[in-house]
Parts: sequence; C-alpha cells; structure tokens
Amino acid sequence: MLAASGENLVVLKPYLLDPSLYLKALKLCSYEKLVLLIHGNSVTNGFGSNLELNNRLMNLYAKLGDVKHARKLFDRMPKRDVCSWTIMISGYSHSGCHRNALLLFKQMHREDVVRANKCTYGSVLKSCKELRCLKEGMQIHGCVEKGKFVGNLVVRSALLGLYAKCGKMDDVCLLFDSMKQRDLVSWNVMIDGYSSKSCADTSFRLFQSMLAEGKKPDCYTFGSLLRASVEVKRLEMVSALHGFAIKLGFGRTITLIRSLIDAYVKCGSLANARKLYQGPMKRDLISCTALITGFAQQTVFTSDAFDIFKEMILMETKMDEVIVSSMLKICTNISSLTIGRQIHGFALKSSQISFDVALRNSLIDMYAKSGEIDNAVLAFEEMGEKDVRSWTSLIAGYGKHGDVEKAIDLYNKMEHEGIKPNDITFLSLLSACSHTGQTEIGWKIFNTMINKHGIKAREEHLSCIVDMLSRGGYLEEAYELITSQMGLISLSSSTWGAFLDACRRHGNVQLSEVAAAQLLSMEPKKPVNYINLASVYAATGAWDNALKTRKLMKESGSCNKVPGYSFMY
DNA sequence: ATAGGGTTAG
Repeated sequence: MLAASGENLVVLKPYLLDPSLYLKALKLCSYEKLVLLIHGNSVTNGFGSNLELNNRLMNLYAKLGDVKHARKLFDRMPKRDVCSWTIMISGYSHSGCHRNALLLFKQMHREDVVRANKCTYGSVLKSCKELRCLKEGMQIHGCVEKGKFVGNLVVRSALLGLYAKCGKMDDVCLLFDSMKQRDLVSWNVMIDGYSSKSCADTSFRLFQSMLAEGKKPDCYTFGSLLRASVEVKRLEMVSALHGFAIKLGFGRTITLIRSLIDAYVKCGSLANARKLYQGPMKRDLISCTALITGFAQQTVFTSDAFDIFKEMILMETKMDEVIVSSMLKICTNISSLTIGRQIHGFALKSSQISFDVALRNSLIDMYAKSGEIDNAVLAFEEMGEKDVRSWTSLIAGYGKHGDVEKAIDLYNKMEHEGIKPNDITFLSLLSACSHTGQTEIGWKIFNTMINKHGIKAREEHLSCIVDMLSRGGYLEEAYELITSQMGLISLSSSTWGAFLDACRRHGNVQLSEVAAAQLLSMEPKKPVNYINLASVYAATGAWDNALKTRKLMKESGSCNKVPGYSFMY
C-alpha cells in the first residue's frame, strides 16, 4: 500500500494511476522531495487537471514556503475554484508576501468568476493589516458587509485586527460592540489593541469584562496584559497575572515565561525575573537576553550579567547577535575594553552570530567610547550598510577624543551620503564643541539642527549649549536662549549652577542674581542656594537684601546643617 | 473536503 515513506513511494511509482491514491499520498507526506515527486508523477500520468489534486499540491508548496512554485501551478491550472484562489492568497499571506496577496485578491474580485468566502476574507484582511492598508481594508470591509460572512467570527476578528493596527480604536469599538458573539481571539485583539496603544487601563477593564463573560484567557491574553503592565510599571499586576497564569496551567509555557521575565525586569523586580530564569525551564536565549539587558541597566548588577553569559557559553546555549550586542553595551557602560574585546573575539569565532547593523554599531560604540578610535573606525569601515547610529557613534567617538574637526568632517560626509542626522548626532557634535571651547562652531551647529533639520532641542541640547555659551563669556546670549525656551524646556539645576558660576566669573552681577534666584526657587531646601543669592546681593552692595536672604534661610528651617568647609582654603 | 482571525527581545 501507499501508507509509507517517500522511499516506498518511489518503488510504488508505476502503480500510481488513480488520483485518489495521489491524494492519499499527499495527506501523508510533508517532505519537499515527495511533493515534487508526486507532482511530476501526477502530471505524467495525466492527472494534471484534477482540481482537488492541484489544490492540495498548491497548498503543500505554499505551506513549505515555496510560493513561487505554488503560483506556477496556480497559473497553469485549467480550472480554479474559490479554494484555489484562497490557498494562493493565504499562501502569500503566510509567507509575508502581503502585497501579492492583496493583488491576487483584487484580481479575483475583478475577474468575478468565484466569490470570496470567509477564508478568503480572513487571509486578505490579515495581509491588509500587515501592510497597514486601511483604504483597501475598508473597501474589503464594504464587500464583507454586503455578503453573508458578516457574522463570521474569523472575518470579524480579522477586521478588528486591521482597524486596531491602523490605530482606529473607535471603529474597533463599534465593530466589537456590534458582535453578537465573541470568542477568545476577538477579546485578545481588543486587549492587545489597547495595550499597544498605551491604554493599559482599558486593557485591564476589557480583561475584567472578558472574565465576567466566562472566557478563559490564554498565553496571548497574558502576553498583551503583561505589556500593558510594563507600560504603567505595575509590578503588582505582573505578579497577579503570573499567579493567574500558573493557575490556568501556563506555568511552563516558554513564550509566557519570556514575557514574564521581560515584564519583571522592566518593572524593576530583577529578583523575580531571576527566579523564573532559574526555574525548571531550559535555558532560553530570549529570556537570557531580557535578563541581561535588565541587569545591564543597573550598574550594580553587571557582574550578574557576565555570569549569565559565561554560563551560556559553558552550557553551549544557542547565541545570536542580539545578546552579543547587549553584552557589548554593558562593556561600553562600564568602560571595560578588555572584556569587550573578548566578546568581540567570541562573536568572530562563533558561527551562530551574524554581524548585523546593530551588532556592528555596538562595536563602534564600544571602541569609540573606550578611546580605541582606530578600532572604531575599522569597525565602521567594514560595514556595508550604515545607519544613523553607525555615523553618530563614530562622530561621538571623535568628539570624545577632542577631535572636533574630524567629527564635523564625518558629519558632512554623512549628510552627503544622504543619511539624516538625529538629535543624538547633534548632541555629540555640540558636546564636542562645548568641551573644546569652539563656541562659534557649536552655535552654528545648534542653529543648523533647529533650522535646517527641524529637530527640536531637548533639555540635554539646551544644557550643553548654555554651558558652552556661558563658558565662552556669551552670557547675554545664553540667557536669551534660556528665556526663549521657557515653558518648552526646563533646565536642570546643575545647568543653572554652571550658568551662575560663569556669570560670577565674568562679573555679570545682574544675571548672577537671576541665576541665583532661579536656583533658590528650584531647590529651596538647599542651604547653598541661599548663600549664593546672599553673596550676589552682597557683591552688589545690596546689604538689605543679603540680610533678608539669610533670614529667609533661617526661617525655612532647612539649614540646620553644620557649615561646610574645605581643605582647599 | 483542500483554505481562515490574535505574539516577542535589541
């Protein structure tokens, strides 16, 4: 009989003369070779026009990811039914060829030989969703409304998903409320839609209603809710969801454990994250990466991150470029060139790691920040495709080296190659100018950023430029800049402090007073601010004000401190 | 009697 492996089938080849036998064989097989064999055979035996056989074959090609072959067969089929079209459309959709899925659907609609059914709509709407094609999606929605599949749950969920991904939550709500029945997937689409729109509370509320309706959540539900919890940093919610998930029997589901580790890390509970990681589950690359990046963000725990990585090497866990890039970032943060080099070496030796843009950027950054500018340049030049980060890392590296000229050269080259600089590129350039006292150039760059590139200054930019201007003696200009940004950007007290120092150094009494008063209003509990203001008044001869300020300090009661002293006097 | 909807780390 036919119920066996591919080898047996080869032996039986001459006896395959009945299309039903081919169909039986196709049901049993999933090997690529076998498909080709059966296909070739059915054609030579004269069954090339059997509709059902062709549909099944096409489906197999598509499921194996060979959409090209499936399409070839589709094009050659003498007769096609809805299934043929749907199989081909869903084949495209499954393999990520969403444009083709949509095109084929349009063609089917145009030819008007067969009518789309629930499966066709499900597939094509999914592709619309992936492409964020709201316009086409709405047209298809129109067809659905006119047809007999409006009430179908799958079609409805696909529509919900489409509108949710396109950010049309109002339409999603309308659609959802009009549904007579809802299943787990429809609830999941709703909950996920709101958690990805950063409406965590709505997600939680929906979850409550879902439970009230007697629906049991699954791993997708938990995944979305965990993301919502992370959004609002609610650790107690993560723990509650964790408990609930265990109760429902998802305690050992790897995707859920990954999400939980990620959520615990991001909500600041490294202890719980670690507990999960040390649980009975096999060491998992994704969980390790989540844990390591969590540890990396808290400098205290960097050694734990290295321990995990070492353990992974010892246990020969699967590795990838993401985790290596994270490890390099840790080395950059703690400026450990020695370990950074070792990790670079490890990546070179390992065959599992492909040097993608992100990894190469981490390398540039690591070498640039630890002063090995030559190695940073090497890593940069080795890159085929470079992005803003690649350029910015090297620009920052030169800046840190005090080589403003090279930094600016590189910036010009970057612009010339059509790469758009971002706020961090400019911050790197500005801080380079500030550190080397190149005030005029820095000022020019700052204006280029705002006027030519339309990038809004953030607090960091303003601090940097104020610092630069005031150190260069351009106090009025610095103050003018500060006032022009009032209400938009508020400066940190340390920048005001630097501004005050510069005003005093340059003997600008008027602005000293402004700065001192500003500092006092920002931090009324700090004694030094009263003293600063008083000494400014004293310097102007405004002794009344100076005395008043000292009195104010006593009254504020915040200064029951022993006066500071210094060994430097 | 072959097709369909909801995920993830830098």
